[in-house]
Amino acid sequence: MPEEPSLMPAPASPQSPRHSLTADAWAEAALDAIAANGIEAVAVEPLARRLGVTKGSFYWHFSNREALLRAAIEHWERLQTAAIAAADAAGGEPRDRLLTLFRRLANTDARSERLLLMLSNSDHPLAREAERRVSARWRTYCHSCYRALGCDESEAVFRSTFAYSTFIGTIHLRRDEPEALPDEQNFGNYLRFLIRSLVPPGCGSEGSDWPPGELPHPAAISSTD
Amino acid sequence: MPEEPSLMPAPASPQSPRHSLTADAWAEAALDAIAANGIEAVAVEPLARRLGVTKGSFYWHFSNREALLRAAIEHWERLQTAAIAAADAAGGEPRDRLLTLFRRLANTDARSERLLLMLSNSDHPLAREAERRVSARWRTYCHSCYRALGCDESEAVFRSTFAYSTFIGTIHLRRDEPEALPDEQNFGNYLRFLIRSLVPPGCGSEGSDWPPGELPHPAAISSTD
DNA sequence: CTTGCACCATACGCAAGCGTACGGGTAATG
DNA sequence: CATTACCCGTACGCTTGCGTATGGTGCAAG
Repeated sequence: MPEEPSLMPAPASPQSPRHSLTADAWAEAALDAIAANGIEAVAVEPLARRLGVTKGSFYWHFSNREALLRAAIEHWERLQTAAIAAADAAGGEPRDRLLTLFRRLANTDARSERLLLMLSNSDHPLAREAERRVSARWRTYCHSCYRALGCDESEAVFRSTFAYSTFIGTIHLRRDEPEALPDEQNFGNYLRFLIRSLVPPGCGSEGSDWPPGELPHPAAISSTD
Repeated sequence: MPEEPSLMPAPASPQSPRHSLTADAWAEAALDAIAANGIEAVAVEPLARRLGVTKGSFYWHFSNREALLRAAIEHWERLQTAAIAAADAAGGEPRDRLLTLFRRLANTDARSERLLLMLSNSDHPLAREAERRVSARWRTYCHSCYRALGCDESEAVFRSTFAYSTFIGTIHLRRDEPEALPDEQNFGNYLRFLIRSLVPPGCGSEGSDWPPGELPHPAAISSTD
């Protein structure tokens, strides 16, 4: 009963579409179910029906439902950690680095946003711990940006908490009340307004005509999920 | 089978602690369960065990589980609507009226915040509709405040959306990562920082030494829940 | 060809929870 | 005292989902 064969030699070529379901396929399906209907929607028999197999397949790849949840949550955390590391390694101006967080609002797919909300709203210990770690990494990221902008310690704490709260609330609104947010034509203006409010000129800046009218290069965060 | 005897003559005096459970007691217990473990925790038999009775009691007061959920959600929406109406009727300066929203962050009990998050994170149609109405009322409240401060239409939309997103994200953080928020001694400073950021002096204000060092009268919103 | 393994189907027991049928008890009322 | 309405307990069937036991099939190696 291989619990986590994610580093197996990958049996030659599973070119045949039938048979040979992998554990990662189950984890992906579990993440889809979480994004769609929450963490308690990860049920073995419905997932098996959705994958066109039966429970016999599942209990070959995983010891029980908890193992599937663990694999899916760890997979999600790896993706999020990679996204933060990519944003951190991208370097650039502190203002541009802060833009990276909020450009996720315009570029991240709905599944990733729903996953973040569903996992944080779960009472599962592993999900909560993973979400807390990811959240802490994002807030540390913001904190270092504000420190690099010249904020003192307490102001950096305030501003990073403020920025992350706005981020969470915005994806919350985007999921539950999308009509409350500006539409696609005005969302860029709204993002610029957010940045102007969250990174005011008084915080280590020089001019007040910031940010520029054009948002910088909306690529380089394609690996958010 | 009285579905909603909330306006009954209240059988004389149910002074005896035993027997005579009312439908409102079931609805209150349902709200407790929602605040604790989400909307799917509203299960008939566990709730009956918690109330010291059996299912026979429940199915006398309610036709089914759905009716209990409906009663609980409608009860919650009435409470929230009353809170908004109270804040709206309190009048005062537009800045003070905006403060009313964010003073909820410091004064609202944890159950109300958890209820808002649990209901919004539910996939139940009635819960989502109720949460959307309550959210729309709060955002309209913010919108009118910003208009009264002199903002034009688009800026008022941006600022009210921004303010409500921050509100949602903050109670989200307060529930899942309370250690990320300033502690009780510094939370007042954090609230003042939020207000200073959400209502900048450039938006129909006169001076820049606002808000004052003391938050105004933290009463008058005792009926939030 | 047959042996073994990887992968899956089938069938079963078990628990939780919804809804129903029905019976019993208590208190007010005439 | 008898009746009635109100309130609740008990017992049952049904469904869903978890976990297990066991048998079956295809493929690759020997």
